[in-house]
Amino acid sequence: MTDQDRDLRARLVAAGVELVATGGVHALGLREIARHAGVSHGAPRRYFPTHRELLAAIAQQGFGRLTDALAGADALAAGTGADARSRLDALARAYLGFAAANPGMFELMFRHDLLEGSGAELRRTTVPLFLTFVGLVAEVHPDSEDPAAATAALWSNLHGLAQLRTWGSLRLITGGEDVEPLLRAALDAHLGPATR
Amino acid sequence: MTDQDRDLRARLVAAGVELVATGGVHALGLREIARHAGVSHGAPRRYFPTHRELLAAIAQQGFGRLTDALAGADALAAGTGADARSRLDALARAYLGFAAANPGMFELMFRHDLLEGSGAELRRTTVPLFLTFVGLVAEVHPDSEDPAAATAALWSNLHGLAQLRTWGSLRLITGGEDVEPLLRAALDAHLGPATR
DNA sequence: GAAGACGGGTAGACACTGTCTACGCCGTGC
DNA sequence: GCACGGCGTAGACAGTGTCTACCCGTCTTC
Repeated sequence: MTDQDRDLRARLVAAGVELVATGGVHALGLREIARHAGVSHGAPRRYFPTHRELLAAIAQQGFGRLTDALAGADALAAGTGADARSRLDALARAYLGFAAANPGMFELMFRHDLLEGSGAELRRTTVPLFLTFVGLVAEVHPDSEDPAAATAALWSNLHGLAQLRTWGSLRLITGGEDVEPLLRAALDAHLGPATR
Repeated sequence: MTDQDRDLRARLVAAGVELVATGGVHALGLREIARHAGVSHGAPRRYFPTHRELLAAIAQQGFGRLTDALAGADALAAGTGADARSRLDALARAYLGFAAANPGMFELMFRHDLLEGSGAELRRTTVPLFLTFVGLVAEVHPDSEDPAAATAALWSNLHGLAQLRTWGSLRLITGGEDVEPLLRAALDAHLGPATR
């Protein structure tokens, strides 16, 4: 099935995914997406009444891929009989890996000013994954009185690290390019030193 | 000295600061800033060759205010004889407080796509403050082998919390609006439980 | 089988943006 | 007294997102 066969809605989203991967958020103009999909600038309006709704559909694709990547990484770790701490390790690395591999898409996913409804609907799809996160954290901290808060704190740390790297603030502060030491520090802080 | 007296450069920056406070980043169009400063749309070009440079000057104001707020909070805490842990507590709260009180400015400051030179020059001004951060963290963790990494990890956590709140993801995940439990969790994780 | 309705894409207009360029004005220095 | 230079104005230009009129192929219905 070629691009020409699929309905325009899917083609537009696919064009957006491709454009954001190569040119970043800046390349996601409505007319540019339409051009890349081979239609006139008015065509998208049939499927996406506004530019923001088209961008939200593109970001939705990103959220899907992110949850897939995380679920895959966790399944892999769980398959080898890893404990909760190690599975969280794998999840964290998968999260940062996704952000590093798809910087444009990652930015779009969290640019609430570009997404219809601030993207709240989209982020809702990640809730189930977050809950498995909470379960793992509760396993690491059996006596925690609020594992959800602890998990949210850890997640926000991962997110901050992802941003820190994309800004190139790492070189500024630590002198190096690598997030690895920061990631280890964050995981150790939130989950205790790795068992090894 | 009224707005009319000051030179246009300062007036434009002041107009931008005001606009971003009331209307967010979206209100920072070049022509809108010029209108707000009472000049034609071509006037800013004399002082800022490009829109991004004007935005960078506005963001610079924001970085100045942030460092002032942080330095003030730290001086206050240090003045009462607080220990390093408590001073970091105050700094963290001041950071989140600034982000909450100036959401538009905070967003602008870290929107590298809007700032000339990605804003690297601007963030460089926060380095001294970061170093005092490092000193305090080293005081809390005397046996840490890389206090800079630990500090960067903590800072990225604070930044992630600030974003988490502005997106309204808190309600989605923890059910509440308050960052306080997440902040406590983050500080406890990175610095150990509060001494009290 | 002919005709009407309609979904879906085209194309132009509109107001707006940031940038570029030509022009005019006003104060200063020779 | 006058040329000059800094500074702001105003219009043009290409580009944007949105809106609207149109058009054309397909499908339904008599």
